[in-house]
Amino acid sequence: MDQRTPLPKPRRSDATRATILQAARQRFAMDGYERATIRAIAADARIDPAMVMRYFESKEKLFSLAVEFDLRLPDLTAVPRDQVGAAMVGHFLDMWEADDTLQVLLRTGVTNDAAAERMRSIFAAQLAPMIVEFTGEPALAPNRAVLVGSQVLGMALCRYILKLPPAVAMSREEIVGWLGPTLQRYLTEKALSSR
Amino acid sequence: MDQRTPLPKPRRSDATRATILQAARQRFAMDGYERATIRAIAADARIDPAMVMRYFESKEKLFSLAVEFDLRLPDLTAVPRDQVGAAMVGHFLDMWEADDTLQVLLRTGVTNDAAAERMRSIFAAQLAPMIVEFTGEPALAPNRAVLVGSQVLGMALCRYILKLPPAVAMSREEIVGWLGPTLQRYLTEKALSSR
DNA sequence: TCGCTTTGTCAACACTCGTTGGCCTACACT
DNA sequence: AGTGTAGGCCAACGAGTGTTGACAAAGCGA
Repeated sequence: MDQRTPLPKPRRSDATRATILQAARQRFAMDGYERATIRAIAADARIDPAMVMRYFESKEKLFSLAVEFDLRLPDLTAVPRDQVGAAMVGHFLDMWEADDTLQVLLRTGVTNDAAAERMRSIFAAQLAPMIVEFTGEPALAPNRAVLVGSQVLGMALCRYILKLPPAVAMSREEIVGWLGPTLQRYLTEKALSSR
Repeated sequence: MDQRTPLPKPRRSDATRATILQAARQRFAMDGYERATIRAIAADARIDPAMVMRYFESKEKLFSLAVEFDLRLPDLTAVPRDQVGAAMVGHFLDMWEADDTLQVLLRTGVTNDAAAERMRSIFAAQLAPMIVEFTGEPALAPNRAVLVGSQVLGMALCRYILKLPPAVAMSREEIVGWLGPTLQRYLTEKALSSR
């Protein structure tokens, strides 16, 4: 009989694997790619640095797993058309505060090319298609996606990364109140007000 | 009489000092703080790494000099009141493309605390006061500054750092056309449209 | 000319990094 | 009992880092 073990992967403890991945995400989120050392991640996970290498072959592989992300965008066709801007702001605020994967992406994306590529693919594969579905016009969707993303990323940068005091102090309602109309315009305005 | 020479002799060291500083700015702008090594900077300046230490005592001191920056904000009271938004967008685009100091700040500010503090001080000491002068109301100025900054930084992040293809492809006129009204509202709208 | 400061080079130190291989322990199965 | 194996720890390697001190030219005032 073919006792040949077809087992694709050596069985390893899923629990510690998850622990390491979580610790890695936190470190990457706080320190960025270079300063988040394998040793620090291992210490957080209360484990030997060599274990990190056993579970994930290299720091780079570990990083690419830690940075997997799904925006879980809402279905804009289901919200009143004059509230899509506010809905988007609210959704992104939730995303930023629920998880630290977005912090990882932003902290590392500015210096690490793999993370930057990941962000590019998120824009192209998640945000833009959703806008196509909402507006029905594929041509301008990439531009609208970038506009929306720029405002959302910029505010997240100021509030969660740079921690500019006024940005931190603003309430959720204030942010939605200010940014909502902006996104509303980026999402719905027909074309450039060429003036 | 004052035989004391008031003019310091132009030493040759001033030239190399400037060369080093320029090379440092470029490296910091491209690679961020950690990956921009003293050795790489010295190689760019065609000089020995030890020289960098002699001229600037440490990497940290060199960095804090490389990151000095003046936004050179325009006098908004001199432009037509319905064009302040577009004027600001144009000015920031000029700033981003003329120099790479802003790239240094953004690339390093997300992981290096000194750079983040510098950005905070730029907001508080340059942007906010200028908005106070424009609007005449000191209370909301910090909020307006953060809103303007978030949109401008976000677009710069997408265009110059992450290099999202649609953001790179957009023309200057398109960016001004889309972001101008946004900044216009952030700068002039009386208060939150509480709805 | 001699001396002294400046400008630069070279080699090395002490340290941290990612990564590797060897060894130990626990335990399931026969 | 013995054996195999997976999970984990330890010490070390090689490379790269910021930083330092000794030493060689080069300029310049006397």
